[in-house]
Amino acid sequence: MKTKPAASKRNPAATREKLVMAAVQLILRQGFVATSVDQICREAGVTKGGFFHHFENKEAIGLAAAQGWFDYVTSVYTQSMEGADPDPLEQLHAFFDTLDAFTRDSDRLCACVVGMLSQEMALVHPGFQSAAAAHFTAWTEGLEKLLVAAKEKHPPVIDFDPERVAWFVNSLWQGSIVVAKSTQSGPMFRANMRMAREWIDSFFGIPPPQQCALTAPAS
Amino acid sequence: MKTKPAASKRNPAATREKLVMAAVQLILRQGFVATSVDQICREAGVTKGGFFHHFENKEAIGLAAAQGWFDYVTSVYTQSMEGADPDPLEQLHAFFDTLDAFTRDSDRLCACVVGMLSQEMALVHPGFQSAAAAHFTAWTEGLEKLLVAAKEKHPPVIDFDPERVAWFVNSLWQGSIVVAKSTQSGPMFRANMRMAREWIDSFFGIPPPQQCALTAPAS
DNA sequence: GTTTTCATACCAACCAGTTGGTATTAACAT
DNA sequence: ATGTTAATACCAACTGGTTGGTATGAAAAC
Repeated sequence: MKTKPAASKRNPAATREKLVMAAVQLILRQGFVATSVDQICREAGVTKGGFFHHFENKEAIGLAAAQGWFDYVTSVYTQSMEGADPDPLEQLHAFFDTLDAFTRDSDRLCACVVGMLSQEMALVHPGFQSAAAAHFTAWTEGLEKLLVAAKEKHPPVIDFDPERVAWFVNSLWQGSIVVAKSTQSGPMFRANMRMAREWIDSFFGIPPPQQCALTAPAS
Repeated sequence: MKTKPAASKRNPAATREKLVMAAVQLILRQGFVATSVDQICREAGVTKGGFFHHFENKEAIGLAAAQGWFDYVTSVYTQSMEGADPDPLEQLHAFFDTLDAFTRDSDRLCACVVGMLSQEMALVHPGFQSAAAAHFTAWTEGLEKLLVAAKEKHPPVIDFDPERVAWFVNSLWQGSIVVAKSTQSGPMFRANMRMAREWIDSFFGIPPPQQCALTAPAS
């Protein structure tokens, strides 16, 4: 029991997290550049002095928001997979199912903090560029490991490079976000993911279901 | 000879275009929100008064930049295809080849004005949302027509919905931009496009080349 | 009593947009 | 050709408000 002063007047860790969570929400909605420090403070119920006590500058909370979002998304995926079948191919399917469910939840925006920061900042600011690259790489490595394990357990009928396919899937994911944002088409997002899933299945000789994503009506 | 005062002191059409081109370049590099009107004016060699004579507000030049970029990209693709083989499947290949060549040209950034505006503005500003959606839709319809024509000429061995595949390809394109921006990986971008190309080829029973994108070393 | 955590008040730089004006041009009359 | 007029194209200077960031101080925690 070393933690929790709980209901004390000050709680620096909680204040910091409130700021990060506010930043994440604002960045998801309107992007990083359009989000002002004042706005983050207002949303979090913290004054500017408090903000700059916890974060050296605006860049710092941007990076913290990216990290927070990465941790959140990663935990959602790992949770959805660790409960499921130990078969790596089934875990891969669980991953796609989670992505699918994500877009059906209207509370959660079809957006990604890491993608946003990559798009807005990568070409202008090396710190954001390498941070976004690191997050993308970590996500890709997670997918890659699943694909490697799936290859070991299920001999593929078509050979493929797991790393390359993992980058493909993550690129498709990010791009579907970008396109769905303006077309406001959740069904298109989900169809994209289902096509990718059935594409990967085909490597293992798994035939598409009768309701194939390539031809079936939208859902 | 109705046109061209040429070297006169005033040239409203040229001034407007200078502003749009400056906006496009700045948006590609640093995004729309981070680009100030002053910056656009400086880059174009036009004063603020001149700017607001041609554009009602900042939104107006954002939309004009999106339109200008759309026209530019579309013309690059149509040019690359109208010179090529009339076979729609070959034209589709020419499309992928153009995309590939695009990323090898270091002068041209790996970025898209429409994707940028969709990412930054779609959730906050209806005008940008519908403009980006219109451009994405137009690009997708172009691809869809090629796929429909290819299906008519070459009976596919796997049936597919051309519209859905077109959205898939364009989403992958946008996402590859987002990811490549931070990972700075042109080869990954090109591998993604080659995998999509061979995926589509497989619908028509065309086997992957010996240097298959799924396994071959990067280029 | 020192350090941490936060609040208040403030700053220079920059933001989109406006002002009031001038120079250029096209249309037309002479 | 030339003078007149009206509209267009452009400019320098400015406005109110916002930006990221700071200086100072006070209350809480150790």
